[in-house]
Amino acid sequence: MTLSEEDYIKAIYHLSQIDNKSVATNAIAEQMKTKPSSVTDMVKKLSEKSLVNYKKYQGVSLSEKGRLVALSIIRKHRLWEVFLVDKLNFSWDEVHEVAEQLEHIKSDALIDKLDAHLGFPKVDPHGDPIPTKDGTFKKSIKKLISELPVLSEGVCVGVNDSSASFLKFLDKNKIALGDTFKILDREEFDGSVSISTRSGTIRISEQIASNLYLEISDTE
Amino acid sequence: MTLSEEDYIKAIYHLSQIDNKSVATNAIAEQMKTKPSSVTDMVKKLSEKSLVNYKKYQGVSLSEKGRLVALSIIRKHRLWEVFLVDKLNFSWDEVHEVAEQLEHIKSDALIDKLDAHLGFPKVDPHGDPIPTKDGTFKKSIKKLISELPVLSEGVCVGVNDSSASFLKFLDKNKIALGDTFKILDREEFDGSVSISTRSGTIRISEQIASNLYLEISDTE
DNA sequence: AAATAAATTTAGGCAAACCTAAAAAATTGT
DNA sequence: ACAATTTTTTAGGTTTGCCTAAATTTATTT
Ligand SMILES: [Mn+2]
Ligand SMILES: [Mn+2]
Ligand SMILES: [Mn+2]
Ligand SMILES: [Mn+2]
Repeated sequence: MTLSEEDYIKAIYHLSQIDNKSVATNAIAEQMKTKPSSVTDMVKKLSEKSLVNYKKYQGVSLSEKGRLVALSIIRKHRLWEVFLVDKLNFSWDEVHEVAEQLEHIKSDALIDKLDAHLGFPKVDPHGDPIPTKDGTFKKSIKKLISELPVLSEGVCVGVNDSSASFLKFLDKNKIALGDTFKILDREEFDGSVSISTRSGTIRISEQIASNLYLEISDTE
Repeated sequence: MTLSEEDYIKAIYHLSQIDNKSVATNAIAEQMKTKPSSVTDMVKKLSEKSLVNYKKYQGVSLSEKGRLVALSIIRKHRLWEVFLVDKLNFSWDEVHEVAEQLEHIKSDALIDKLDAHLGFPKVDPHGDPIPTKDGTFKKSIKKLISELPVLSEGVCVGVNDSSASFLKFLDKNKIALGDTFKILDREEFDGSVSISTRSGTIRISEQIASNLYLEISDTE
């Protein structure tokens, strides 16, 4: 598989996670920063290789084979992110671009040994689960703060938007994965939310709330 | 720079180290496992970019700019080799292929942090020196065993041939970098050499002797 | 149910990196 | 010196991944 094919497979995987429908050509083009006509070319090729199911004008979805390829690339991407943060002291907002390259290195032995070296991590620096070698992985039961009712309590386990600017914002406001939050109150007017943390109570905008995942520890 | 351009630059660098003449098209083709006509294409492109000096039919040599590019790729290659052996427990005969890929990852921060993580190593697992960031590096005064006179003594610091089969041979015969050897005797007939090691005296063929470097500690 | 708009595909091209076959230049042998 | 051989370059193609412009299909309005 070429680097480009791998990135397309990964893009299709991520887009199909959003809702469970087949993925539109334009959506892939936007994600991959190419033109729709280029996407059509590539989708045809992936279809020939049985990595995707494709019917003209009907959008595209990953085949089982394609899904396993996607998970293996995501596994590599996330393991490298752990390496960059844990071993090389990168901050979590700096790792994406480099991991985007490292995920394409071809060597099964490499990724197994890297996994061992890192102590078989279960999640990456952004709280996203790392698929196992055989392509299984547990989606945690996590919810966006914006989708949780008032008085919910839970551990912050992930981000929706992992852009450097958002991650830097979190650092500046002392919000980190692993912190326990309680939703105290939600403002009708603008959807902003008041949450209590170890270090006090803060108010976050709807935009922030819709980009932070909590793993809810039963509120009872 | 593309991956392919980088590999060409590296090949030209290595070939020009052998003797100090300009490098022949056919030699590059052999090294790169392509056809001479492809080499001509690429050399023209590198020449446009002022990375090599090239005149038709006259062979090619690296410009100063090209030399620095070569050294930066070699630096990355060798640092990754150290990482693979020291941190991921690869054996020294397994690392070349993966390092061949890793050397092309683009990120200055990555290579600086990797260097620090490894403790700023001076040589790679095959005893080859690691160029510094600014492209200087010390060629050690090392000589092939086949070129040294009888009774020379020194530390084994490098290999000429780093193919997996040769490295495996060394492991099997308990020859490792850092070992101290003394050349006891050389057979006129076949060039084979008798050397004393910590673990006793062994006889090595001319072919082996011409692939092992010693750093000679003055014999006086 | 048209008409309009949006999404998607097709057609035709381009650059990178390779190829084969043929031509040209350099080297070697006599 | 000049014929034969070797090396190198040129000419013309291929594949991959991208592009623009035009055609086609599907979706949305009116
Ligand atoms: Mn990628
Ligand atoms: Mn991540
Ligand atoms: Mn390489
Ligand atoms: Mn090496």
